[in-house]
Parts: sequence; structure tokens; C-alpha cells
Amino acid sequence: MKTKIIAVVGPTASGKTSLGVEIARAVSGEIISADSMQIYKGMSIATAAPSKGEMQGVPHHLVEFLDSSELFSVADFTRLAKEKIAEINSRGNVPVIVGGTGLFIDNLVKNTQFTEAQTDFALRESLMKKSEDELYSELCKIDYEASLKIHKNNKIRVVRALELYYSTGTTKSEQDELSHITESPYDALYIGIAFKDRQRLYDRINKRAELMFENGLEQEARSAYQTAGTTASQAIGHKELIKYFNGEETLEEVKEKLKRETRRYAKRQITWFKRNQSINWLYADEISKEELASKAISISKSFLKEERL
RNA sequence: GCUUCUGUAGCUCAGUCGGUAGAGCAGAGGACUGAAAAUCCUCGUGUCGUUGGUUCGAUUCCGACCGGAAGCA
Repeated sequence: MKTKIIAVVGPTASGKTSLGVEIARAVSGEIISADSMQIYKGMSIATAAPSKGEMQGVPHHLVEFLDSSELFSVADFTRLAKEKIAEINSRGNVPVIVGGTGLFIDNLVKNTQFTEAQTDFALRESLMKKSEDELYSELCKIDYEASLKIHKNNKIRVVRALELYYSTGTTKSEQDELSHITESPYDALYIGIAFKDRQRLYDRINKRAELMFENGLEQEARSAYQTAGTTASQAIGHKELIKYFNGEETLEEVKEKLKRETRRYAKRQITWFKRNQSINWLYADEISKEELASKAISISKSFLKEERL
């Protein structure tokens, strides 16, 4: 019998947080956040992390627990999330995964097995010094299959594939195959929030960005960016403001950039989730918030009742 | 009112010594297994302001008209 979990997905600013809470309240659930940035402390304005009030008493896991100087990866996420799922289960509650980081959610649900080997940052750094052409021809020799899938210019991916081979002795292609030999212990119900008219989503993003500034984004970024590690410093909302602090751009320019980057991010999220055929999409610009929640709850309840193998 | 400059993709502009046009930005589509809010790939037809004229042919030259900007009264 597989463990049933509910996953609430969708682009940024679509209303995942509140829908997740609604569902959790209805099915006695606990929320596991699957968000690569909300994990960090001291960035709650930029990451739109749920406030105590928004949580409405529902337990939230993997939110604002890590110092922003720490690095974090998919492997870390799946390991921690699995532990949380087990804990929540032992309390007789339902794990509700809520987040916009598709990579995290899908690998958790598919139960991807990552190798034990830790990232060798010194190796990564030395590889990054080489040119794209050099790295790519290296990859072609070592792992031809992977070289077909990774574009030459995508240096980060090429380097990752190489570093994987150099530090473990097996290629990325081999490991990708090994990563799914064990069947997933999870049976996931995907609920997605979407917009028929993308402009509606963009309007929400723009509005939320303005709100972030009103709520003190500038101050938050000012104190956070100095200590942020390479993962946390990628957060949209902080990295744009650095140019303003350095006097390179005006606040207005930064605001526009922040909105644009968030829109683009949302687009990438949409692309990611679109290919997942098992998502039950609900359209936030076609029905009211209440209707959307009640639909999601009824889908969730019947999913939990179903007898599955 | 007169003079000069200007009107080309959603925006900023280039260009065609006359053979119906192209950059940047914005935008769209896609990829994604340890940096993922990251990283990478692909995509440019638009009454060339309107209307007459010259011409085999005008967005390009000429005229008028309609916008916009600056200067002079």
C-alpha cells in the first residue's frame, strides 16, 4: 500500500499557499513546503513565505529553517521531505506538498535515488574555469548519451555531468537510470492552479511586487544579501536590489526588473508543470477562490478514500 | 502663423543610392536528476502615418494632409 500524498502546484503568485492550507484543514493535513527559497530564514518578504496568520494553525514544514549562508539541493530536499512524510503519517495526518519548485516535487514523488557522494565544490570550481567547448568535448567522450541531451552552452549542466563522473566513476546517464530502479512508495494527487488568461497572473505578480516594497523588501534585502550563500543569493527580489544599493540602477528600474524576472520565472514554472499529465488543473480566473478550494477539497477527499494497490 | 526635424514590430530605433525591411528590449514556445527563484535552447509580415504624383515598380523621390518635437515670431 502506497503512501498517499497531495501536491499543490502552480506558478508563483497563483495562490498555492492559501489553497494548501484550505486542503490541509479539510483533510487533517500538514504542509511540506517545496520551495527552494522559502527554506531560508530572513527572506520572508521576497519569498512570500506564509505568515503565522496565513498558516491558520496548520503545521508547516521545511519553511524558513535554514540559514541563508547554507547551500541546499534537490537531494537535500527529497531526503528531508521523506522524513517529514513519514512523521506526518505516523501522526495519522496527510502530507500536503505545496510549492513551486517543480524539480523538488517531481523527484520526491518519483522517489529519485540520488548518489551518496557529496558535491565536490573544488572540482566544480576548477571545471568552471574551462571553456564551454572544452567541457563539452570532454562530456562527449565520457558520456555521449548525456551530451545529446545537454546543450553545449549550458555550462552548469555540462559541468555537473562531468563532476558526477569524476567524483563517482559512473556517468550521469548511468546514474539517471539507477535512480529509478526502486518503485516510488508514494501515490500522489497533483492539484494545479492555472490561469486561462496569463495576463491575470501577471497582474497579480506585479501587484504583489509593489506590496513587497511596501512591506520593507528593501530593508530585508539590505541585511540579507551580505551573508547569503550561492543558493540564497539567487532569490528574485534580493539580487535585483543589489544594483540599487551599489548605485548602478534606480529603484524604479529595479522594481520593473523584479516584476519582469518574476513573470519569466512564472513562465518557466508553467512550462515545467505543463508536461505533467497527472495534474488536475483548476483555473483561478474562471471560478471564485471559494469554488476553487471546494473543488480541490472534494478531489482530495475522494482521492484519499480510494482503495489503491 | 512661419521654419526645421520627425512619424518603420508592443517599445526604442536602424535601413532600403527606388525592387515591399532588421536589431535591441518586451513577449511567446521549449528543455530540465545535487546551483532550479538557477541554467540553457528556439522564435521577428509589420496597412514602413494618410493620400495623390513621378516611375515598369515607392516604405524609399516630390506634393498635400494628419500626428509629434524644437526654434522663430
